[in-house]
This record gives sequence, C-alpha cells and structure tokens, in this order.
Amino acid sequence: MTTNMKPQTQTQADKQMVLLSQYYPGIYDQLIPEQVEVVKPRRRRKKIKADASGCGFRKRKLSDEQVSLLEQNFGDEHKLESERKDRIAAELGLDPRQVAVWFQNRRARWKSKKLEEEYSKLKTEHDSTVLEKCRLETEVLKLKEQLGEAQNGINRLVERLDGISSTSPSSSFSMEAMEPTFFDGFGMEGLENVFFVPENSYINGFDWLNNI
DNA sequence: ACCTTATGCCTGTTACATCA
DNA sequence: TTGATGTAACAGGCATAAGG
Repeated sequence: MTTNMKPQTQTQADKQMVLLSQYYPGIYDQLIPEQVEVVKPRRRRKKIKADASGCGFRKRKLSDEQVSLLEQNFGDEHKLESERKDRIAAELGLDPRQVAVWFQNRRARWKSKKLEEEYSKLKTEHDSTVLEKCRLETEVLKLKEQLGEAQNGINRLVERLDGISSTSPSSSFSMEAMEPTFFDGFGMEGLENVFFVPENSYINGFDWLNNI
C-alpha cells in the first residue's frame, strides 16, 4: 500500500491540513490540495521558509509550561483517551491533534530510552558473567595443577610402598592409612572426603582426572 | 460473515529550531 | 557557517470496533 492512499486517510489528511491552515494562516494553505489525488507516491513535505515579513514561520516549539503539563499527564498515564486529550488540549490552548502527536512522540522516546536502559543493564550483566567465567576457568586450571601434583605425590608414595611390600607381604595400603594432613602439602585442605577412591583401585584411580 | 469507515497507535521519516 | 541533536509533525501500515 505504498502507491494507493486509502480514501479515509486522504480525507483525514485533508481535514488536518484545513485545521492547520486555520491555526497557521498563510503557512499550510498552500499545502491543501485542490483535488484529491487517487494515486500518490509517498508524499514529501514542502520546506517552509520564512519570508521577509516573518510570515510563513510556523510556530513549532511548545512552551515550557505546556511541556511541563504534558509531561505531568504523561507521567500519570502513557495512553491518551479522547476525553483526556480534549481536556488537555483545551487547558493548554493546543489542537487535540497536537496533544495526540506529542503523546505519540513521547511514547516513542520513552520506549527508546527504556530499550537503551535495558541494553545497558544486560551488557553490564553479560560483562560480569564473562569476568566470572574467566575467574572460574583460572580456578579450574589451578585446581587441575594441584591435583596433578597430588597424583605425583601419591605415585611416589605407592612406588615406595611397593618397594616395601615386596620385602614384607603382609603390608597393605589404603587411603585411610594416610595421615589426615596428607593433602595439606598440596594446598587441598578439606578435600580428603571429596575424593573417594576404592582401596583396591588406588593405582589407576586418578585416570578420571584426564577427563576434566 | 463480510465490507466499509472511523479511530488510535506504532514505526520511520522529514523539516525546523537550537546550540556548540 | 555548519554539523549534530532534539523534537513537532507527518506518512503509511496495522488493529480494532461499530454499523450497514
């Protein structure tokens, strides 16, 4: 529907133009089409420049007082019912259409700002999550390193115990046999109960470490 | 049920005002 | 003077309700 204008839209546009021409005589008059065009490309507004007398300079900026009251009403409710629109328009000496346009633009600005804030919030959350992920990855690497050292220590002990057991058949080895402070040397205090390894599989019990 | 009309909202655009 | 920015006004599309 880019080339055919709806009849009702045309009528509305004309009505608006007539209305505006009443509010700003000499400015919009020239824009009122003499005949209704059925087929039209997207209309471009004509540039309106001030002439020597200053006429043709359309009033655009709303006063601070008008904006203040509009903001106050917008704060109460973003939507605008017909009655409220008329009331505000009468109160501010504006055309209801102007009030409707102001609310539309204000909603658009509000939405845009809200999206910006949401983006900012999500970005902050994302950044801190990435930071936390890096921290955790570093911690995992450190723990892997510590576990590797622990495994080496155990292997050395096992080798020593194997040497002893070959001369003394009755001796055996189990995790319980370790001193409670065994892990302390590897900075793994409190992990004794975390890593359960069956007694009879202690030699290959750390294979799972490779899968971390 | 379907079509027309009116109305309101949304998104994107245009043009003017203002300021650095 | 000029480019950037803010904003009033607009265009066109869509949704919905009311009436014929």
